[in-house]
Amino acid sequence: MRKRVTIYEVADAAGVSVATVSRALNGGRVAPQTRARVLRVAEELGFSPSPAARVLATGKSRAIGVVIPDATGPLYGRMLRGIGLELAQAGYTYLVESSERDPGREARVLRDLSARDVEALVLIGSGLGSEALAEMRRELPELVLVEREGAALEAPMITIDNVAAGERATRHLIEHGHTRIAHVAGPRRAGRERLEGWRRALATAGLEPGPVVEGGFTEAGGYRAAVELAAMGGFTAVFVASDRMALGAYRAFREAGLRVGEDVSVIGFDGLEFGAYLDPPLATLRQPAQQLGQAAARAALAVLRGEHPENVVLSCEIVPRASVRKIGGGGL
Amino acid sequence: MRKRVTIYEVADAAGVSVATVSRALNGGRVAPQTRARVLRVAEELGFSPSPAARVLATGKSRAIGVVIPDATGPLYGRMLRGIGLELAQAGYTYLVESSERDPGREARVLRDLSARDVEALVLIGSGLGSEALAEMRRELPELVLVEREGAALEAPMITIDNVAAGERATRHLIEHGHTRIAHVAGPRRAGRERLEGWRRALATAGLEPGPVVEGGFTEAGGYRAAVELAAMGGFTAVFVASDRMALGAYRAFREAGLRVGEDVSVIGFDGLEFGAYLDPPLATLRQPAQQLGQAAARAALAVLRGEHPENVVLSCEIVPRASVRKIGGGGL
DNA sequence: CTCGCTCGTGTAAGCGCTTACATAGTTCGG
DNA sequence: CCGAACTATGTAAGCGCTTACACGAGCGAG
Repeated sequence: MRKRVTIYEVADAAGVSVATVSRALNGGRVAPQTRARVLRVAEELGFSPSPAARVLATGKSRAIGVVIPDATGPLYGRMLRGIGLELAQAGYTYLVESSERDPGREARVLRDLSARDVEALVLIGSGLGSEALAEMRRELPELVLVEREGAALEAPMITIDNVAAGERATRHLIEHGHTRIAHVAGPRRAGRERLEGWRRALATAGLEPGPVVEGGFTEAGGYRAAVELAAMGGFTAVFVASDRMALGAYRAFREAGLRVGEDVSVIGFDGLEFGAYLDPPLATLRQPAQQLGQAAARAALAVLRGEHPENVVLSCEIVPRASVRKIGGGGL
Repeated sequence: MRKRVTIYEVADAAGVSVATVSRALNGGRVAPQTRARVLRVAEELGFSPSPAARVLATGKSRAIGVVIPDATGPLYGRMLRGIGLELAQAGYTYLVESSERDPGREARVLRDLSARDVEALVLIGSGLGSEALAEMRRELPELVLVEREGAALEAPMITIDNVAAGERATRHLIEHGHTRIAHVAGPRRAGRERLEGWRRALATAGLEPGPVVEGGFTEAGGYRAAVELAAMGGFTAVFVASDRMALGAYRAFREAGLRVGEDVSVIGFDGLEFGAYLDPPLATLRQPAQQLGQAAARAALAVLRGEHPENVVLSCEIVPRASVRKIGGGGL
């Protein structure tokens, strides 16, 4: 913190009182010429108001806290971008913390953030139990839930339609003639819902559900799951609940002597950039991450205005690619 | 912001003055029993000090600002983790902003962050010109530079030894019998230094430099660069300055009918997780991202203590994988 | 014993803003 | 031409902390 130029110096230089400077700066009632003069002087002096003083005086920090599960995920980066964009328009900023997918740490991070003067908290893909959250609820500021459950928390929820997207992904495989379709599932809400979508698509098409293995949303988990699947056989296509797991599955299938896109069709989920460069390019469902972030920010701002914004459900766009091929018969 | 419990209420409840409460909380001179009582009462009341008031009173925010080039990069996520870890130990926190690799936006972000009461600013991989930065220097708080140039800025610099790492990568290829080695280069300081390392390794081995094409550190850029290289021919191995570009190169080579690890050896840079799952697994140099972050945070704290920390140069670890193969002769 | 310390605590003055309230100057209907 | 109703601005009281300074009590040295 360099030497601060305070509102007093601006007031002196402009020949008015600090109250007038404050009003000129914040859109209060001031004579147009006075405002112009104050603004010019402030500019000349390089005045920039002390956020701390402002927070103290107004009781509002114009900042919200965001908790993400993992600082290294590109999806979260995009959500943050969306949040930042939306918030900036309202003159708000945000503080991020990562829970590292550790519920204990998440609770700490929540407390920490709310002790830091944030007006609202956006929880993204949080893994904290709803009971635990409910319990902390009253010591926390306003909440907005992104991609996490919490119907009982009476906080706006922003989600993507995982069920529909899972169904869409599976239908894509079905449309390509596959009838024996496996699933590499993910954990938590998102994983369960995508699984449900897979189930529904199969049911709708009158197909028997194929094998399901859990992969924890990581490359390593996807690899292990696909190794297992490959050993079991009985499918010609697989819906993998995340692109990262799909990457692991690619390797597992390769090692099992199965050519993705030939012997086995694969569709992932998320729409991460690397998918387009794989061999074969990975079909996937693109998550509207940035829009999710924007919607979350909008909801947070609405809550702060005292409104009760509706829940938002966004849908994913399918990205067809060569990893899914029309089946000619055959299979495993 | 829920109803605040202030220091006054704690003072009342504990039967002491606010000064005593403040001292008890911050390690001032207080009788041990008084301190114990104050702490207990504060705990009972759920007191948590207002950071705004504290900042206003002390003039120090215990927060530093961090500017990253891109919110979606896993490497930056790791650096932030390192920064957070180190800072937490000193009771500091940090605010992040992403410049989106836009110098204009970077300048805005810097101003914005410094207007937000940060005591220091850590610039990671910043693309802002040194002159521009020097010009803003005086309106900014203390600076720490990570992976960016700025020798003239008299700010501690934390970098990885790109030259050595580039040399190591190239030597790895040479050790596998390659003599005609191309390079897909990256932009900015990091790109130039890795290129320099490549050059040196070749010079040391008495080899002619192969073709060099710039790829902008993205998958798409790496793809384009490799398409170009494949058309030119004249090499059996290529050092690609980033894993993401290497991914693009994989596809380009594939499309050109070249098998990576057979017809052409590839070594990347960064050590991103996905590399292990590619076909063939991508040899690379692992960046000590988290350590970089920790070192940066340590440097920032040191500067705030009025010290003049030395520059830190970290080195990368080589990760040998199947994308680099012993050459049997042949080549293109 | 008394003087001068040290210790523990309290008093009060800010830190840089915002804003309710007061005041002086204008404007205008009747 | 007077008072009501504005308008533009100033005065001052906080917001919740920290901290310099003051003060009384207890204590060892002379």
